[in-house]
Parts: sequence; structure tokens; C-alpha cells
Amino acid sequence: MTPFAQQHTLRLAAPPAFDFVATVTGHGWLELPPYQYDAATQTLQRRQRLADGTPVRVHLRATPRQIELAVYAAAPLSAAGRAEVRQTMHRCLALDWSLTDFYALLAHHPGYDWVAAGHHGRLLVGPTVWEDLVKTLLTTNTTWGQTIAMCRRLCALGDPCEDGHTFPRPPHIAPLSAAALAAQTGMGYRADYLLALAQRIEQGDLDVEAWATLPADALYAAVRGLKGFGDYAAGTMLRLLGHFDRLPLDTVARAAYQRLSGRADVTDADLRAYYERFGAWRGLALWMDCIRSEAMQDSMQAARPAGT
DNA sequence: TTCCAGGGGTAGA
DNA sequence: TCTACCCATGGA
Repeated sequence: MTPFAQQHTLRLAAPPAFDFVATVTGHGWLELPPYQYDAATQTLQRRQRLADGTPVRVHLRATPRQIELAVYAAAPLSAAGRAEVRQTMHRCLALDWSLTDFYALLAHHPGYDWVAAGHHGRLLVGPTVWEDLVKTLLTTNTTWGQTIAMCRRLCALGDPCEDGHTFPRPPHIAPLSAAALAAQTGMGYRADYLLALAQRIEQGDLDVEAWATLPADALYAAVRGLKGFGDYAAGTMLRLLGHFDRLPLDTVARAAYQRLSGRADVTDADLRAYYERFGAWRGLALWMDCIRSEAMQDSMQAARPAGT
């Protein structure tokens, strides 16, 4: 496929208290294809297939009070195509979320002033529930490095897009055998779960995109009903869809709480008891602590003399 | 070789 | 609801 040319420059209005870099780097999704992030230019890139089948590459960067979308494609897009790009990226940056109440709550809790000051809390999410489900599955019981590797290989199954691929859709996955899927992606036993999910969607048995508007409890139950999605994965999906009243407890969360509390013997009950004070925002407060813990770790490593 | 990672399913109590 | 055991992959 010949290299795309820039066809359009679109813009999204930034909501109040919005920070592009804090949003994009808010969790690990920016490292999972088809996202690609250039820290030097603070530009997020994504390959996407529009509803009419048109492959595009979109570059997102912040300008004062706006988010600029540079759209690359083989030919100019229709008005509907441009609208779809704007709508998709609006969702990916979670621009609908209002964090006003979250920031007001944190004002009553010492040690969290950096969250509102830095406009943290908004997360980069996927354009579809499907993509977030798949990526969440790829984070379970593995290292982050392997999650990235699995996701990269999985994307090779998607639609060709210039010199890369878009994220695969259920029709790309459903016809495969579990063995072939596992062999091509290195996702091991997760292939059975992903295949079952893709096949149920393809058969019309499951409409996961409708889950985006479900209330939190119904969404949690729906995700838990999928093979391969336990309490951590369901809590993570809730967070990606803007519900924060569950605590996705994983090794990252436990390590963060252990570091910040200075205690060695921390149980899940300790975490639940501590985050109870944040009410419906507890899941996001937990994630802010994960960010803070990681920043502390990075600064300690940076301060450590080389070779130690 | 063993352990473990941004866990989850299943069986059995 | 809780526990024990098993599940695949690859790096340390």
C-alpha cells in the first residue's frame, strides 16, 4: 500500500481541566498497537478502519484548548468519514468524562493534590468495547512486556493499513482455530477465551458495544459472564468505560499500595478498606496511586548511581 | 531449573 | 464464599 498523504486537519475542543499528555500516558494503553506514541513530539498515532472500510492513520497532538487530528489516508475522506474520525478520537481520549467531582473529593484527602493540579485521571481507551476487552484479556496473568508482544502479533491479523494493520475485528478472529490463534499470537490459553468471545459476537449472540451504556453493576456482571474475565478484568473494563466503584486488584495495585503505605504485609482486605473512603471513585483513586508509585520508582532509579 | 507476571477456571468444601 | 490446583508463555 502506498504511503498515505495528509488529507485533513480536524480539531476537537478540549474539556475543562484537560491535559493531553496526562490523558494519553494515564495508563499503558498507549504502548499497545495500533496506538503508537512519540514522547519527543507528544504525538499519539493510531491506525483505524472507518465504517466504510477506509483505512486511515490519525496523529493526535495538543494545541492550546484543542486537540488537533492530522488525518492521513489514500484519498480525501467524505464528511461522514471526517465525522467518524472526530467521534472515534473523542471517545479514545474519554473527553466525555467529567472529573470535577473526583477532584473535589480528592481535595479532602492529603497527598492527592497533584492529581487535580496535573489534570490526571482521564485515561486513553479503545474506540470499541471489543478492543478494550481483548486488550484487557491480554493483560491477565502475564508480564506487561508480553502483553505488548501479544497485542503486536494480534494486530497482524487486522486489516492492512499503509505499512501496518488496524486492530483486528471479530470477523478476523472468529474463523481461526484456537491452536492457530495461539500459535500466531503467543497468547496461549487465552486464545480459547478470545475465540469464544469473537465467535459469540459474530453469531449475533453478544452485542458488546451495547455494554458501553450499561450501568456499572450490569456491566460488571456482563464482563464476568465471559470466559477468561475474572474480578480484575471486569474491574479494569469498568474503569475503561468510566465506572470507578470497583477495585481491579492486581500485582500493580498491590505493589503500589505496599510502597505508598510503607507496609510489607498488605492484604486485599487492607486495600479495600483504605479505598473505601473514595466511594464511587475508589477505582480511579487506586489508579492514581499506581501512577504515583510508578513515578516514585522511576525517580529512585534515576537518582541511583549507574551500575548499582 | 524454578519462579513469576497488570489472573482465571474449576472442583470441592 | 473460600481454598487448592491447574492453566500457557517467556524472561529473570
